[in-house]
Amino acid sequence: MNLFDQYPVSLTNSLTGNKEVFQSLNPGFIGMYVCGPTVYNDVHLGNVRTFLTFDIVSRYFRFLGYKVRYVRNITDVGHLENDADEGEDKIAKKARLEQLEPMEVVKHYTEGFHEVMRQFNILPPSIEPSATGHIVEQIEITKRLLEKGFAYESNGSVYFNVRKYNQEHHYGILSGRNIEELMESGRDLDNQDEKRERIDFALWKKASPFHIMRWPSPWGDGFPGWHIECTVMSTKYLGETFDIHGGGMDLKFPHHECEIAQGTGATGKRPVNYWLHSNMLTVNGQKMSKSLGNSFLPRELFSGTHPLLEKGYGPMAVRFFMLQSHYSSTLDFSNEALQAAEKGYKKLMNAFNLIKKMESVPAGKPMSELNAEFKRLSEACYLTMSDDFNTAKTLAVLFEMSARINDLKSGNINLAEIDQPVFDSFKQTYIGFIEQVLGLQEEKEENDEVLRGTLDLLITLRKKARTDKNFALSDKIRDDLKKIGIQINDGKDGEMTYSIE
RNA sequence: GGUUCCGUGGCCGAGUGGCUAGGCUGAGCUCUGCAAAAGCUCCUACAGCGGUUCGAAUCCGCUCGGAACCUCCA
Repeated sequence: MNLFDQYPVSLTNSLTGNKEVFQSLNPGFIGMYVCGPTVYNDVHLGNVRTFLTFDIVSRYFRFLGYKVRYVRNITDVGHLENDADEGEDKIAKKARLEQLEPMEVVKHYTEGFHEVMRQFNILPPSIEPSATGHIVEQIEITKRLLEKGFAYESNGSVYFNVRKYNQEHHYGILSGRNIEELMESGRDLDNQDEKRERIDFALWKKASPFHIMRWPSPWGDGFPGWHIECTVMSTKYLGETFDIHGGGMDLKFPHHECEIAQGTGATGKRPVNYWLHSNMLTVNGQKMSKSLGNSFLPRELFSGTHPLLEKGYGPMAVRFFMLQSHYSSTLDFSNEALQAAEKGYKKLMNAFNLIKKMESVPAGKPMSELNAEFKRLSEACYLTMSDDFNTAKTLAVLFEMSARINDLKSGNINLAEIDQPVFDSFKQTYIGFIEQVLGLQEEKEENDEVLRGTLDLLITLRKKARTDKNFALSDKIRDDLKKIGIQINDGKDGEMTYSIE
C-alpha cells in the first residue's frame, strides 16, 4: 500500500475555505505551481517563508511517494509598480536607476535568490520558467481571449474584460469580492484611460518609445501584463487544469483572482483544484515588507547585523523557527523567539545524531507498552503532516521522540526492550522526517582538521587527568574551552563529546 | 467603508466540542568528583460579556483590541 493512500493528506483550500482531503488529478502524480519572486530586488525573510512552505509541501508529497512536478516561476518582466496598470515596470526601473541592461538586473537577483534558497535548504523546483521566455505563449493566449470576447484592444494595449467574464463566470470567487463593489470603488475613469472598467487588467501593454523591454505583437511593440505569465507557464507545464497552486496570501487578490479568470476564460475549465496560501511573516505584529522598511535580509540575520537582533542565527535555526508555526498563521519575528528556536533546533539535532548511530538489537524481553509508544510516535509523524502540513504538531511529536532517544542513550530504557521492526521504523521515521520532510540539516560547522585534532588531543589529556583524579586540571581544560565557546560533555563510560557554539 | 482573519500560560506557538500539545524561560529532584547534557516534576492558559450544550479555548451573538487584502510586496 502506498504511503499516500495510508496517510491521505488534507489541506485547506482557499477556493472553498474548507479543509479537504486531497485527491490528485492523476493517481500518484501531482502538478503544483507556485508564484516565484519578481527579481528586481533582494529576497527578504518574508519571501523565504512562502517558499519554505511550498518546499515542505513538495517534500512531504514526495516522501509519501507521489511524483511531483513543481513549477515555480521567475518574474522578469511585466510586474508594474502598481496594479492599476500604470507606473514603470519594476525590472525596467531598477535597470534605469542602476544603468544596467534589464537582463543584468534579472540575472543578478535571480542568482541571489537561488543562493538564499540553497542556504535555507529549500530544494529547487522541477521547472523554473521565466516570463520573458514565454512571450510567444502569452501573446497566443491573449489572442485567444480576444477571440472569445473576454478581452479588448485599446490603443495598442489589451485588457481583460472583467464585466463580460463575470456574466458567464464568477470573478471574485477566490477572494470573496463582490464585483459590483469593485467596479464602484476606486477613482472614476477619465477620458485618457484605455480601460473600460477600473478592475479590467492588462494582458498586454503597449511600450512607450523609450521602454527598453519590448517585443513585437499583433498590437504593436509591447510587453506582457503581470498576471498572464502565471496562467501561461502553469498551464503549459501542468495542463489546463492542475492540482495545486500556491503563493503568498498577499497575492490572492488581484493576482490569483486574475489567473482564475484568464485560465477559465481561455479554456472554459477551472484551472486549479486546490489553492494554497501561506500567511505573512510579521515584525511586531506588522507584515514584513520592503515598502514598510521592516524587512530582514538573510545575510543580516546570519551575521546579526540587523538592529533588532542581538546575535546572528544560522539558516537551519531560522528554518526550524518558521516550521514551529502553521503556514496559514502569521508568524511574528523576534529575537527571543529565534533564541528559543535555536535551542530547540539543537536539541532535536542532538537526538538526530544519536539515533543515527543506534542499531536495533533482537528483542530480549519485549515490553508491549514501550513498543506501543514507539509505534504511536512513528505513526503520529505521518498523521500530523497529513493534517494540512502541520509542521508545528510534527515537531512536537519529534520532540517526544527525541526524549525517548535520549532515554535509550542514557540507559533509562533498553533497546532490547523494543521489537526490532518497531525500532527500525521509529529510527527511519525520525531521520526521514527531520532530513527529508522538514529539510533540517546540521549547520555547517568548521570542519577544520586542525581544530578537530587539537580537540581530540585535549580530550585525551582530560581523560588522563580524570583517571588520575587530577580534577583541578580536568576542570581547567573544560572551563577554558567553555570560555572560547566549546562545551565538553562527559558521558557515562568516561567518553567525552564536544559541541561548538 | 468592503472582504478575510486573529486575540491561548513569563515568551513563542499548536489545538476547532469532552482526553497532557510542544519549544524556550524559571524552580526543584535524579544522574555526575563537580559541571554540562539528559530524564522526571512543578509554575497550567485560552481578550471580555452573554447564549447553545450534559459538557466550549473550540459553536453562535455582542463588545473591546490587533492584522492582512481592497494601491506594489511572498
